[in-house]
Amino acid sequence: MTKDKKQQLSEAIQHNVLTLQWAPGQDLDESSLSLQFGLSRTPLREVFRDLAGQGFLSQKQHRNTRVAELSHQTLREFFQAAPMIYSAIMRLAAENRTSAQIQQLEAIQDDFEQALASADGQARSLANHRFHKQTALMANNRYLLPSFERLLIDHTRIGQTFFRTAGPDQPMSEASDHHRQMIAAISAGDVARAGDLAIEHWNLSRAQFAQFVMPQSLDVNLGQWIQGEPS
Amino acid sequence: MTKDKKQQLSEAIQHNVLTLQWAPGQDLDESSLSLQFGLSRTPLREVFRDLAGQGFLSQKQHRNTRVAELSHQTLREFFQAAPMIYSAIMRLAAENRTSAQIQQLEAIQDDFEQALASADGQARSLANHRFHKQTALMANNRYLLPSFERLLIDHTRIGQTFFRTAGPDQPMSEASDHHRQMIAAISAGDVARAGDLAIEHWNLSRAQFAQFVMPQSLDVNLGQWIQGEPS
DNA sequence: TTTTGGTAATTTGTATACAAATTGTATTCA
DNA sequence: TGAATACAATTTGTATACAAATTACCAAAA
Repeated sequence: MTKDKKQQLSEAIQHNVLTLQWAPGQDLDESSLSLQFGLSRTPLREVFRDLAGQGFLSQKQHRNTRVAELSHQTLREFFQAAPMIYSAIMRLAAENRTSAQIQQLEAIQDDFEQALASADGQARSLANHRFHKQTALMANNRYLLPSFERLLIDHTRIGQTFFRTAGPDQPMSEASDHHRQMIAAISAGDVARAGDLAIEHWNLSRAQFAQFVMPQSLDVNLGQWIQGEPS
Repeated sequence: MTKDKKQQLSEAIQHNVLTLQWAPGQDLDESSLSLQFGLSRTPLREVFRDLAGQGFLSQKQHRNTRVAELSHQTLREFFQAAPMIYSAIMRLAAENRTSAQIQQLEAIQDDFEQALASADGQARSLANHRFHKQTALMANNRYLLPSFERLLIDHTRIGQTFFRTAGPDQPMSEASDHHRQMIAAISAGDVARAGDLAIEHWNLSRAQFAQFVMPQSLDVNLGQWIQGEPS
């Protein structure tokens, strides 16, 4: 069970970042984590570097590793890139999907709907994360993947707030509808439709996301606001 | 001068990868490189990890680090992604550019034209690399950057062959014209024009690139072919 | 009270020794 | 001769000790 400690550590960090249990900008402590996971600092630092490269963490010379920041500026950049990249991923997914992958996606969607029924904001958000990650797998393009994954990290982190507060009614079923339509388009190999759905999704989401984000003034870390402890 | 050894090592590796002095798929030896650069294996492995994350190298568990592969399949994925990403970068560059950045870009373009005049294929290709890297800097979008950088690595590696063999006439001046037009569009803040130029560029380049790549059968490493030593 | 400077404590970065895994080689048996 | 296996050599991965840098703390002076 405790097979690969590095893998475990990496997944634990990813989980904590995505669920905002670790706030954006929060400092990480090498020695305490290495103790906690029964790893020496060397492999731990390798995991840090990997995750920094993927956009979960951020590092500077001679400074401690932190959870990647979320600022007003990053949100601006997010909406410049997200519709295009998500749309491209969906189009390629519709083009390259295999039947096994479609089955996987449907299973993930079942989980997502089950999570929506529950009141657990984290479970909802992570299920949504897995759904989109599966579409990226299906798109099967190594050049698009790194940008998509970075977007998805912040998509999930911002979405946390949304999935936590929203009730099981209006916007929830809307998200589920979108997913179902995406599956249909991908299954049918309808490339154009799949791409349009992603654009449509972000046009609808933009307002909701902005609602949670825009109140903040320029370039203040969102993390501090979300967890309510400014430095 | 010998300030940061890690930085030096990283740049040397990047240079060797981009210029094909290290062939795609080639094995790297930790101990010999650590000796060569006067670094112990620990920081050297950190550099490896960073560069693997950026797409220069590739790593697998318990196997030696290699130069990132270039296969027929990757080329397919390349052309699925490149026009869109380059176009987006150009549009954003036209939107966000500062006058200091434009001056920088013009200086880089001067270097590029000087390199074209010489017969040095590596210099030509690296100057071209720097030009596009500067446009990405001007675009100023952290989500798009990782995909763009991966594309640019392989763009430069494939382009090596092209810039090496081509004479100083037809296709060379064409590339230079493109750059000049891009600078003009960016300077003018003409977002649409800047985006179109990128698309246009790839429509023209596709044939040239394919010429150097397509002869190979499916999924054979290009590196071996380029340097003429199959394993 | 505030600021400045110096020293101690903590934290990050590197070197090296050791463990684990993979690869290469030789010997044996069919 | 060829395949299989055991053993040796090499290489990758981890732990730990040490060096370098940053941060925290406290005292002294303005």
